[in-house]
Amino acid sequence: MAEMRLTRRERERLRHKEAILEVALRLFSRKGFHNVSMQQIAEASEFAVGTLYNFFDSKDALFEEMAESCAQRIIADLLTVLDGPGSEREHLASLIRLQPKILAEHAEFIRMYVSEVGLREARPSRVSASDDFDSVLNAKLAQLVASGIEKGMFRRVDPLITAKAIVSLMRTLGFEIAGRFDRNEVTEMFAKVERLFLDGLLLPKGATE
Amino acid sequence: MAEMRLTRRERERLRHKEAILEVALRLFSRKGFHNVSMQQIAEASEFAVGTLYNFFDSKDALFEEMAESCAQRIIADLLTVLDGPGSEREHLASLIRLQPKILAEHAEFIRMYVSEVGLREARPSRVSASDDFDSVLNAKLAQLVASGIEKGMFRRVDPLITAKAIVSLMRTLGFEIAGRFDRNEVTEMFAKVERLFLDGLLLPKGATE
DNA sequence: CAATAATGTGAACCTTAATTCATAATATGA
DNA sequence: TCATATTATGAATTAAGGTTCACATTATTG
Repeated sequence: MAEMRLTRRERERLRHKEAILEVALRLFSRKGFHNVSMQQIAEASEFAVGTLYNFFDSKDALFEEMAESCAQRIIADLLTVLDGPGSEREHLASLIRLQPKILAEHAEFIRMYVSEVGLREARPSRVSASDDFDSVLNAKLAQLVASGIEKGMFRRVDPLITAKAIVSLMRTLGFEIAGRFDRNEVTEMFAKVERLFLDGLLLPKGATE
Repeated sequence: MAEMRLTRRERERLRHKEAILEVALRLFSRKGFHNVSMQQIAEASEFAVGTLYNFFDSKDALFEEMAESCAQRIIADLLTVLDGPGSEREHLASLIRLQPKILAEHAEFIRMYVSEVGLREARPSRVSASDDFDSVLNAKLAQLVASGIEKGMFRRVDPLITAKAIVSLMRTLGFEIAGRFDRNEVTEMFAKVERLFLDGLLLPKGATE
């Protein structure tokens, strides 16, 4: 689609841009959009402030592009699992088991995304792409649950609500965990989530009070 | 504990302060902490900027106090239900059914709280009181679930994870709903949540694939 | 009502941070 | 190597908004 051979210069430029995005991600994640200055990004990435504006029109644009690229990577991960082979139940289980990996790789972004891109009015920019994130995932998951219900595999719950329950829990946990990186602990935690959602909360009929 | 009779002046002053907090809540909710200026709060509350500083040491302090007072009101609502009479199952159901009321009354605060008080480093203030919010609720709920399990009423899931699942879902839904105030729609939605959590997701053993 | 105290006011001050731009450094290629 | 194009630089500019304070207004009291 694009030119095949990039000139040395173009490749360098791309590397620089990605280095800046990397740094920006780290800083925004830790401090939030408003608490990171262009100065700080410049220092941390070892470029001058002016150079940043050589790559991005504004601080907003920089943020936007960073969020976009991160969201794409995460969505790709999720879809790989959801579109793979297996029953609805297996898909659901795989999705939950995928969380530790996603958190390990994208924890910083997820934290920032949740706290920064919370719905607000008066913010025409910075909403565009990265809010496909949830809608894509929710839609896929709801589809999955609906399909499982049709096949008599799941109870007749509301698919969309169920999807949201799962997504929101994963997000909340990710939020809390992000930072302390004990992979085992994380895995353990999501095993419990799996048990919760797949086995259900109440005892089967007959044992109730 | 405090003086019983407040003088006319003191009462006026209190009313003014509360009026300011009210306005601040509305603005912060809509735009977020950083996107609301003291000027704007002053205009909207029909006081002068200087007057605000007569009531609050700083913008941070103003925010803090507002969050505190809101959180207290919500927690009170929740505890009323959780500490009332009834079985674990009934408590859980009541809690979920309470959500539409809470959303109707506190939607603005909840929105703002979620998007603004997301965990960030480098923010020594503005965390103190309003994050009891979750821990109080989570603890109570986990206790409830644990107790239900002990009595053989619930499956042996992890109480804390379950509590977090419920809290995070309620919050997510609240987040989405806040704004469009169709009480019926909201009630309907939480009925589905109740079904999801109380009836479980999977069919009882035997019907699985 | 005059004196005093409590409140309210908003222009001015000051810090912070986004953005610009004239200039320097570096790469390209003839 | 020299002329030209590209990229990097960071001091200077500008805007925004938090905070202060000398003064005005209103209430209380003797």
